[in-house]
Amino acid sequence: MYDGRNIFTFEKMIEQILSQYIIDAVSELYKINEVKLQFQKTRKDFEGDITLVVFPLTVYSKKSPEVTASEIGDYLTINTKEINNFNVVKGFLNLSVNDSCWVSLLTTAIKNNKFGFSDVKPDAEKYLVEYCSPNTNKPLHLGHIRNNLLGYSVAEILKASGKNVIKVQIINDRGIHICKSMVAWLEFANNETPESTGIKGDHLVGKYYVEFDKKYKDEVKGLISKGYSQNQAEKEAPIFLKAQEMLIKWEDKDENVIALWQKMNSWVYKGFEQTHKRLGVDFDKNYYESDTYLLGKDIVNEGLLNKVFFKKPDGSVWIDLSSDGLDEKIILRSDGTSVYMTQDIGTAIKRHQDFNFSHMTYTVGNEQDYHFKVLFKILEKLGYSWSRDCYHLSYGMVDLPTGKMKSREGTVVDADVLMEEMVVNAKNIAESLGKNQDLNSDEANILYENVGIGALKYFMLKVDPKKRMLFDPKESIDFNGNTGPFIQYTHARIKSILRKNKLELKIDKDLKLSLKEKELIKLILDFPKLVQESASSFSPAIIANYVFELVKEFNSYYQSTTILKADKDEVISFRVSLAKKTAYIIEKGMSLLGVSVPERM
RNA sequence: GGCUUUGUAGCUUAACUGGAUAGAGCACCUGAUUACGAAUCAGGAGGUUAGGGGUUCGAAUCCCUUCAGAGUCACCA
Repeated sequence: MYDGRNIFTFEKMIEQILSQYIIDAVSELYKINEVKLQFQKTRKDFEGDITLVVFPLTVYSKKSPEVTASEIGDYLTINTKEINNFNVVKGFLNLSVNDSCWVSLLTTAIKNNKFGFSDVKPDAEKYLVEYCSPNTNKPLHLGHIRNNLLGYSVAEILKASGKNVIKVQIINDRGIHICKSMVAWLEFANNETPESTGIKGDHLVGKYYVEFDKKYKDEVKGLISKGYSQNQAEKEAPIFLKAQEMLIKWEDKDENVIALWQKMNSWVYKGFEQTHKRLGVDFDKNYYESDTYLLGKDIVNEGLLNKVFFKKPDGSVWIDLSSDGLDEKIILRSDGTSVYMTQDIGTAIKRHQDFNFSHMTYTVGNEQDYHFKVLFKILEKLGYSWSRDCYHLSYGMVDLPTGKMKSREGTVVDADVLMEEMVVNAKNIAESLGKNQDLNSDEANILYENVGIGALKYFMLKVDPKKRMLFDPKESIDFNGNTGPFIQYTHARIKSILRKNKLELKIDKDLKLSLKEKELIKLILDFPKLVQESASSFSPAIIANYVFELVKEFNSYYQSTTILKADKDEVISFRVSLAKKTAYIIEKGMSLLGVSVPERM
């Protein structure tokens, strides 16, 4: 019946058993055969475990909700062994499931060392998850952190739900942005390298992107004072023209340009690699825009012949989507160089050729909602029916207390700097609490890394991805309450108990449960359902909030109940088992968020 | 301005997709450590779910409308 490997959840299983009984009851009482039953968890302030909403049944019973509920409740307590009690509040029938039923469910969960996780079968659906996808002209910032953490976590959750997952990113390694850094580096850098300066490669390249912008603004200002219009000045500033020329040379494969491009990109990749490593994210395959944009161009030419696209007199290529409620969108510039959309078309097609995926997720900020609507529509018009399997995981921007991050105002929060601050903070807090005296310095450093980065990850993932979020540095360094370290701490405490336990663990079937024990068991049994739920809604926040709730419940239990010093061995053994499974869920749940939980802290 | 999207306690947020008295954390106030780790726990105060209207047994959730914020409408990415 109940099999923990299965995604069968406790609720479903109780519901299934009950459904049958209730259908019997209803057909006997009210002479109906087909009913849709609506269950929900009983709210904490009422007695009971599972609740049947009876309002919809009153249509058949032709009696008040209260009477209908009581009649069904009576029937169930008499005819089932699982239900031993019930109460009725308005139209809600609250049913109590007996202790031995809970104990046996917990036992099957404990026996299953992959509880909550579905096996990935060889023929499982193939899910591509794209995330990160940086430009190579500057280092990663706070926005990328949200992106990376989300993408990684969603990928892990999908795996746990039984999908075959492939993590990919598209590296935007070509285009006008990188040309800007290159031009500025040639003009101002005096051959600076990461080695000669000791600056991390991505930061060095970013520095020249900023230099470009400075110079550009100066030039624009100068031209305007000479009588140019704003628009004219922006288009004719000498350094801007140089960047444009360089892009054309790049597309013409000019040797010097390509060599410089490769050199600077290689600095950036080294830098990214470090950042990714510290953030704990990885990829199964990288795509490079420089490889896919040509395919995009080919497809565009093909689409021109098939009249999906059209050419304007100046040579630029467009698609008219006004009949689909969208606008005209440019696909190729008049000078023939490609835009973002061009390569996105190419990349999507390449990926489908490579993997023949059944689903592809793009983890990209909601500022690009329109872009993806257009992209999917274009793919559809080009005849790729798998366009409907593409999904834009659109997440909200990260704001600072001061408002939006703006590079112009220097309010961009750098990823490397932020991670370092979090780790230092973890260290300071631990030291001021006088913790970890017995760890050597290597162990301590690993711990601070886990706590600091874990705090950051949890902070960003506990919010619904769709929502815009506020990153308050002050609040992020708070390690109490709904935070990563709070959860890690609970895990460490349980581990401490497990180290001290001497008994062999086994569970007595006839134990009497306390209210808190029953609550804990119920939460534990929820885990598989929540993994599925967060997978189907692409939301790590569901897991994060669930683990927090579990941890709160455990802490409350821990405070009120002696575990190792209970008077009977079988009680100790049960309580330790319960704590152990709680630790398991904490560890697995947090691993889905990319957060590791320490043995001690 | 058109389209998209968001609005829940002072702040950060949850609500099983239409269900019960809207649930937490932070901050604030009061208590708990000779028990397995106090980075903890127990309790208090804090809400017209932006405003108004509608749909129905029942609305934070669905529809209409007003207000406020954000995004987007580029030969940018």
